[in-house]
Amino acid sequence: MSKITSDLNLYNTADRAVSKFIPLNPGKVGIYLCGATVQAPPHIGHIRSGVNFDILRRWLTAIGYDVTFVRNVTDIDDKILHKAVHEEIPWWAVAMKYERAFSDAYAALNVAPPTYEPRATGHITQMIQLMEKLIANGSAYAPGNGDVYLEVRKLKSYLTLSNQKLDDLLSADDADLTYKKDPRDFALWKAAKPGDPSWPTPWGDGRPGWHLECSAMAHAYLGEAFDIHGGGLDLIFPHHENEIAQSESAGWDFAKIWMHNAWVTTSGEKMSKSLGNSLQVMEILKKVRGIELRWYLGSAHYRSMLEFSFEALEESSVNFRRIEGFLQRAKGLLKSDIQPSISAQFTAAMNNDLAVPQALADISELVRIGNTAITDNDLTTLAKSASEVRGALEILGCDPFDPIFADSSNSKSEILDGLISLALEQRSAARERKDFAASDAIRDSLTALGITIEDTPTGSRWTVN
RNA sequence: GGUCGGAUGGCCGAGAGGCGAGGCUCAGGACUGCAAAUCCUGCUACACGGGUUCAAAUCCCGUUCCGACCUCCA
Repeated sequence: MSKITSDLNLYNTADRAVSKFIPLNPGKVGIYLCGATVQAPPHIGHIRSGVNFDILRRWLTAIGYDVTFVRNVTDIDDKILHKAVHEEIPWWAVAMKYERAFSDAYAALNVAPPTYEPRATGHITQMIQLMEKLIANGSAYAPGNGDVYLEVRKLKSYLTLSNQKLDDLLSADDADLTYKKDPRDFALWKAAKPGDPSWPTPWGDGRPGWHLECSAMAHAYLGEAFDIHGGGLDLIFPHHENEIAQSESAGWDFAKIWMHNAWVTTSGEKMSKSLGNSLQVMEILKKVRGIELRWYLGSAHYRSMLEFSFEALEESSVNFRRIEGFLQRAKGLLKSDIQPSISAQFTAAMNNDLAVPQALADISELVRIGNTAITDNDLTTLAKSASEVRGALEILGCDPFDPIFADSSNSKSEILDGLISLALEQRSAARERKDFAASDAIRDSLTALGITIEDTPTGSRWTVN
C-alpha cells in the first residue's frame, strides 16, 4: 500500500466548514455518491457532478488511499413510470435506455466507472430489512394502506444538515393525514397502484420511496459508517436529510462528511429539464471534444455555480489546447513518454478542498516555464515541467495521452501523416530556394484543409484543427 | 415565512485583512522571409452606504439586486 502523502482538507456541509480529512479506517475511504434517476438523457449539470466527484476520487487515490466509490442508479420512480406510459414501452426499458445514456456520457468525459454501481430495484431485500428494523424499533409505521412512513418528530437530529426547523417548513398542499401521523412524515415505501410495478412486502405490495434506496445501498456496500456522501446541492433537503433520518433511526452512524456540488446555471438560473436538448452532453460533444468539455466542467470550484455559455466553453477549450500543444511539443523534443508527477503547488491546491482553479493557475505557470525551456533548449527544465503538467492533468481526468481520448483512426492518421510530410518536404525545398510564393501556396492549401503549420528550429509541425 | 448561497476588470473565473491568481479577448513588442506557435509588456477590478482597523474585495452593521431548497431534482 502506498503511503498517504499529504494532509487533505475538505468542506463538510454538515458543519459548513473546511476541516482536516481523517478516514474512519486508516488508508481507506468509502464514498457514496447519489447518481442519476435514469428518466432522461444526461445534461451537463448531471455530468458536472460526475466530473467533480471523479476528481475527488482520483486525488484520494493519488495520495495513497484505497477508495471504494459507490454511485447508485435510481431505476424506479414516478417520472420513469410516466415516461414508460408515454413512450409505450416497459418501465425497465426506459430505465435501461437512460442508464446507458448516462454510462456513455460518463465514458465520453473520462469519468471512471464506480467500484460498485447498484441499482435500486436490485436491493429491495435490503430495503425491506431496513424497514423491518425501523418498524420494530418504533421509528417507522405501516398504517395499513400499503405505505410505510418514517415518523420524523421522534428524531432530535432531523434537519440538522440543512439547519432547518420542522415547524418552519412550508406544509405540503397535498398532505393527507388519513394515514400519516404528521404531514412531514415521509414515505419509505409506496403502496402499489394498478398497473405499476411492485414487490411484495409484509405490509403489502409496493415500490420503494426515493430515499430508502440510498440508505439501504450505502449500508450494503459501505457498512454502518463511511467517510463521504456526495451529491448535488439540491439533494440536501429532503433527500439527504431523509437518508440521515432513516439511517440514524436504524442505529447507523452513516456518513461522516457531506459534500455537495453546485449547479451549472444558464442565465443565472439552475438548469431546468424543460430547456430542451441543447445542453445534453451528447449534443455539446458535437461541438467540442470530451476532454475539452471535461476541462471546462472541472475548471470552476465544485462548490461554485458555473454559468454556462458556449463562449465560455470555447475560451476554456482554447486554454486547454495551449496546454495540450505544450505537452505534444515536449513529447516530441524529449523523444520519450512524459512521466506524470505531482508538483508541490498542485498538491497544496488540491488539499485545500479541491481548489482546482488554484491548481489551474499553477499549471499555466508550469506551461509558461516549459515553453520558455523549449526556446532555451533546456531539456531538464522541460522534462520537469512537462511531467508536472501531465501529472496534474491526469488527476483532473484530462491527460491528452490517455488512450481514452486517443483518436481511434490510427491507421488513417499514419497515411495522413505520410501525405502531409510529403507536402511539407516540398514546402521546405521551396523555402530553401527562397521561393516563398510556392511555399506559402502549399501552406495556404493545407490551412484550407484545416491543417495548421508551425515552423520550429527543428522542422515544421502540423496539427489538425 | 424558514434555511442556504451569490454580486470581482471587455469576458470567464480564484482569493477571503497587507505583495493586483490564472485564463480568454484586445493592443504593442521580440522571434519569423511572412505566418503560426511561443515569450515579453499593457488593459489596475471587487454591488451600494456606513463602521472596525495602521491597513478592508476580504471582518461588522444596514441596503439593493440575483439565485437555490422547503417533500420530482446533479
